[in-house]
Amino acid sequence: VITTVTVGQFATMTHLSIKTLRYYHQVGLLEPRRIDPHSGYRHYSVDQATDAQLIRRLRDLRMPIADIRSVLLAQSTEQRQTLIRAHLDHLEQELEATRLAVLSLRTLLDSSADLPTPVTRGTQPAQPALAISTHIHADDVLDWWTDTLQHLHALTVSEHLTATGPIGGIYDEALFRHEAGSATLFIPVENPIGTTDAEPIVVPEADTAIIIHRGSHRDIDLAYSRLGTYIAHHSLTAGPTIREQYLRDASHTSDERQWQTQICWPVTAATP
Amino acid sequence: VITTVTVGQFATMTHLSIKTLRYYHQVGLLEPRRIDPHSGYRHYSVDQATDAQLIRRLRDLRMPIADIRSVLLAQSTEQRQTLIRAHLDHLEQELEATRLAVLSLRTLLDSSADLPTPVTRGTQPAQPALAISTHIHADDVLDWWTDTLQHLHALTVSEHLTATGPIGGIYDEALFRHEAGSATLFIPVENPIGTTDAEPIVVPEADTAIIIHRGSHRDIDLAYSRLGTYIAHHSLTAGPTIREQYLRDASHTSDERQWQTQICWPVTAATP
DNA sequence: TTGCTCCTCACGTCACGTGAGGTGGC
DNA sequence: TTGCTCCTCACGTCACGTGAGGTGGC
Repeated sequence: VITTVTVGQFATMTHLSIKTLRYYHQVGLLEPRRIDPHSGYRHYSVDQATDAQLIRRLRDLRMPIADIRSVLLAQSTEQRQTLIRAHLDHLEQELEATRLAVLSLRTLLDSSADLPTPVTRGTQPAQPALAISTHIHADDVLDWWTDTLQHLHALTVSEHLTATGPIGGIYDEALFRHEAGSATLFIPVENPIGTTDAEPIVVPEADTAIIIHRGSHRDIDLAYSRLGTYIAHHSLTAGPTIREQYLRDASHTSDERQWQTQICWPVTAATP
Repeated sequence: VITTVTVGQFATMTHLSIKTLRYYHQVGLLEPRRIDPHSGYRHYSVDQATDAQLIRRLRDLRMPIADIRSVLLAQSTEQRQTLIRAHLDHLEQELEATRLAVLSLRTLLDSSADLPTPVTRGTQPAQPALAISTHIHADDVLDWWTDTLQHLHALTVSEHLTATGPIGGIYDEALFRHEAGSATLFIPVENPIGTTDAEPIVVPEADTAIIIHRGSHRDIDLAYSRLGTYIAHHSLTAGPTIREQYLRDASHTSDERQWQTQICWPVTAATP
């Protein structure tokens, strides 16, 4: 015979509320051992307390229900450990993101004293280049950018490329407006030859408004705002893709504050 | 004349999506400077980019919309700084809670090798005591407990009380079942005299099942589970309030692993 | 028998994202 | 005129909490 207890008793034992236990039953995370077919009463086996204890701790660590389900269903201790470790790594990344967000807030609050960066105008000539493109969600763009930039720098060395300028990027406005869109990173070269992951393109000529952003890419909205303000003040019409050029990046220095990014927003004079 | 831009342009400038901007308008966090009465089109002043920048950074730090509204409406820089600092403190506390949750998970995963703590039976005699009571939410109980326990220890000294036993607690089962209920902490003394915040009570006699929990209060569900299991195995009926006695607590050692808490769950033999 | 426990809906929360279906502006 | 931008609903998400209204069990 299995020893079972009522929801109330099980709630007191596990410090999970009755409402929470009902929810875990509903989503199939922790199902009572037996349900009285007449009254609908839930009966939990006392052995289920160990599952409840693990669930409570993983929820305290904000692990999603679906992931906890995987942990409970894990076949081996190693598999279980792997899933848990993956979540702990995820927490570390969250923590690092928070640390950087605090820095970004500080930067903003301190920047009021800074001289505003000037905006200029210029025509970017057409450029042949070797490019890596993707359709991506805005949340993932920073990670993709970091990885791909490094990859392109490595490619320059391994393929003996002679770059005719700094590595650049092309971003669809939809990326900012709708949180998803296409992104491209490219090395300008004389005669691009496609590789497994990079393809030859020609970056078209464009008349642009230009600004240089100094610092982390997390703060790049500051420069975008200034550029947009310039464009609005001069009654220009902004184009649907934006270019960036990485004048100083991770390949030059690990101190993000010294990074320099040139942002070029294509514009056309508005019809009067 | 104010220079305004469309939502799309403003989204690209601030890196906030159009959907997000519409939501911020709806909840009154960031209202467009002008709305075309005919088309309903939103027009943002370029100056509003600074508010958008602050909002984006505070949201990255998970500050609730309502709190961000307060920051934006702050009258002075000092007031604004105070609100922001309060949130950063809150983040620190969250971080500490996460750190402790990781420890608690480790404790659980390592505890499988431990000898299970034995459960005993005993009658607790009636005790006069000086008590502090409150109706509280389960989420706040750990903080309240820490503060009040310290307060009672201080009271013992300042009022020259001769305690007839360790400080104890009485908890309504509703606290665990429904996430809210009454909690009491008490010092057993011969002739309790009420103070501003403490009142005399008599802890009633009770027949109880008893376990000693060693370690942090975060892990006390482990002991509760064992007690509940014992009660179920012996077909006992559990009472609606649970007592705890703090045999070793923060006043003895700051190393939580050395804390000892005796948990007494009132029981009556079930009618056959 | 009383009152306590337990049950099932339905709805609310928070900060948006996802369509559907339709209109304005160049 | 076309197609692109913008609009407003209505609904979904996630992990529960909050009642309302009703029944089972000792």
